[in-house]
Amino acid sequence: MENTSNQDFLQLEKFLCFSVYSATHAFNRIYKPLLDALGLTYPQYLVMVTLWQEDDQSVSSIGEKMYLESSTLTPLLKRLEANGLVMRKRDPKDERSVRINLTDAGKALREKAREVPPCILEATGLDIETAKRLNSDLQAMRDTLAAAAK
Amino acid sequence: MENTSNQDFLQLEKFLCFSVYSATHAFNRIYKPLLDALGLTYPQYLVMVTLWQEDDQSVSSIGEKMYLESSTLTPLLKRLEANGLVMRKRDPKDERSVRINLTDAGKALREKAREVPPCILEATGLDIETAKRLNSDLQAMRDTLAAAAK
DNA sequence: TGTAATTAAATCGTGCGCGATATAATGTCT
DNA sequence: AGACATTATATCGCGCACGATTTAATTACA
Repeated sequence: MENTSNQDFLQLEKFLCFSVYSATHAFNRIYKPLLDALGLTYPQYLVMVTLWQEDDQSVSSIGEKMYLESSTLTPLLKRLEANGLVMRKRDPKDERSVRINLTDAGKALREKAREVPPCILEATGLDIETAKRLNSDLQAMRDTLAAAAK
Repeated sequence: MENTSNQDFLQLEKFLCFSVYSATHAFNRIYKPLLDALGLTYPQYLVMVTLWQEDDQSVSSIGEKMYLESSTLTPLLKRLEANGLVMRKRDPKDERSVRINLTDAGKALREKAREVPPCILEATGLDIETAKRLNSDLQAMRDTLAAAAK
């Protein structure tokens, strides 16, 4: 019982941040084999999802939706371009901005990706209602944290 | 309404995995300034928490608790060693194994770290009950995912 | 006992993810 | 118009995180 003074806070399992952190990795491992078949990494897949939802976005628009910096997105988008899934082109209206557009291959990949979400939901073992509740609780917390970070 | 056929699945905000992914980053950003003061990164902090809870662990023991591979932990632990917080020593009973022990500085850091968890809880905007429920829901999901990944 | 299988870390290459900084284009203000 | 600030990407260095492989020690077992 040398750690009596720790019991109040020093337990990894009691850290909400750790549950989120380890759940992220668990998701990653589940996605890996499914996304390997599509030739995508997990963050690349999320970028593709935002583009399937709305094509022809700027780098910063994608960054806002995904909470990522250009220092993360620029190299990632160049890899997607190298793999023939997107095109990067300076906006003629504002040459500072880069527009990201899906190629035909990028659009086509969407059909293959349709099978992914149901597989994932099944792997979580959650019913749809619980998944929705967990999702909105996490979104609320994330937004509160983001606001606290200013 | 060109995307009618997508509405069923192609919305990033509806992806539970994305909420978890973005919440991880939000936590990271909140922790950053607090951990900078301790000279730790976020994963390093989590490793220190496991060591404060139980000293003298093997690399693989830490790996099991954190769901990390030796390829991640070995360099991380070497950085902690370089910063004078832990010692790495081959186990004389089994020379394959490396035992990780806290230095005096590593033990001392625990007192400074005591202020961190309350700051984080406050930043989440959650009351303790909600935080506990969210925590156990996430743990359950993570464990189900981990089992599905075999 | 000696060979094969297993185990524990370490190493390597790739891809995030970020803060700090750089570069170039646009906007502002006088 | 000219100087200055702002904005959008890009670049760089560092630290994860992982899969695949390697090395060394231990165990199994023929």
